Amino acid sequence: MAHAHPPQGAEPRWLSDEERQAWIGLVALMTVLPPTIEAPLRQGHQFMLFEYHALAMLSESPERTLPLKALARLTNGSLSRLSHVLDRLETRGLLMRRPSTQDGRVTEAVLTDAGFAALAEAAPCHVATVRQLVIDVLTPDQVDQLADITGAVLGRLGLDIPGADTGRTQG
Amino acid sequence: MAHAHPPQGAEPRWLSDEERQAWIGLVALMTVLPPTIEAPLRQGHQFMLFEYHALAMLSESPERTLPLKALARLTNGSLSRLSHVLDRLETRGLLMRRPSTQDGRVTEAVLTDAGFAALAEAAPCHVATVRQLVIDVLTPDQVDQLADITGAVLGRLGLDIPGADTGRTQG
DNA sequence: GAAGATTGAAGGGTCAATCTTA
DNA sequence: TAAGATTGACCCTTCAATCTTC
Repeated sequence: MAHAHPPQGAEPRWLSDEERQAWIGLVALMTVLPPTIEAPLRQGHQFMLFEYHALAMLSESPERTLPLKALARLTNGSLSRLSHVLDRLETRGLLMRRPSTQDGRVTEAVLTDAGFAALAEAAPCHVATVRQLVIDVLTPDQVDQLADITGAVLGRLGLDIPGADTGRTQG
Repeated sequence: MAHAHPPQGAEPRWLSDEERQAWIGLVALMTVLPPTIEAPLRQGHQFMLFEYHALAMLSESPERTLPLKALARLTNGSLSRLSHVLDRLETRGLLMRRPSTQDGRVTEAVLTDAGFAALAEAAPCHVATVRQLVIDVLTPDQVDQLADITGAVLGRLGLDIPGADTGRTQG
């Protein structure tokens, strides 16, 4: 194929067979894995993956509390998406919203006892799924490689690499 | 945390630090990468990633034609999703639908010349994005590792590994 | 009855506009 | 004016029901 495209100078660098294989595989993974990982969580615990992660992030935070902005960063979601999701979780009694006492613009999400209990009940199911479908399918070397690879790509995207704790400022 | 969960026998095997790092990274990647890869395709060519892939699969098929069932498998989408998407693409004149002459139940999607041209125009933009955000961020070794890792996980999910051509039957 | 495909309703995410407080 | 957050409309995907052909 001969392509012509203004912003591109000349002929683009197409992917090699190896590169193509990696990219096609990654696309397939990104398409299929999320709904598959989510299925047991939905059926057994009425949680979407994003909801579960939001609750998980809260559970690991001081006072089980986080400003929405911080929670949005940790879950890689938009503030708008988070707000909609918190509506649902709040209705279910799994968390509460309250204005920050320090800054009136800030809303804090607080995990309730019921929310913590629901999360604790769902966690073993979720971890088992992650092991079955991903972690236990890989060698320990591959697990490390995957961490490096995701870290490199996320770094390119300018994201904080989650888990690589280099000392976060509070809030 | 002490968890109790009926279907689980005893204490689940939680993730080690390395495993957790890999999993968190993968989740972040699956959340952030698709919309980021898609953005230039949407803005410059009015294509969603899924639409682009559907057209790409058609363009590489004999007669630029595929039964919807086959196209659904290649794009890792449901038949329902594909049907909705093809409605849009057909409206734009990028492909046609026609009943198979061999089996009246089968509908074939055929890429039009306009569809092929639109795809050819979008391809350099898309490849450049994939390189910038993923491939060129990784070492050649990492590219191979990524192919192996995605292959392993997809295999666990029972999917044909795309690109690993082991001789497909026609259609 | 099974396979391939279509349809329409329901639910979630995105985007732009808006609101409030600093 | 900017930052944090909310809202509602629009679009896409999913799911179940349906249709046609084998």
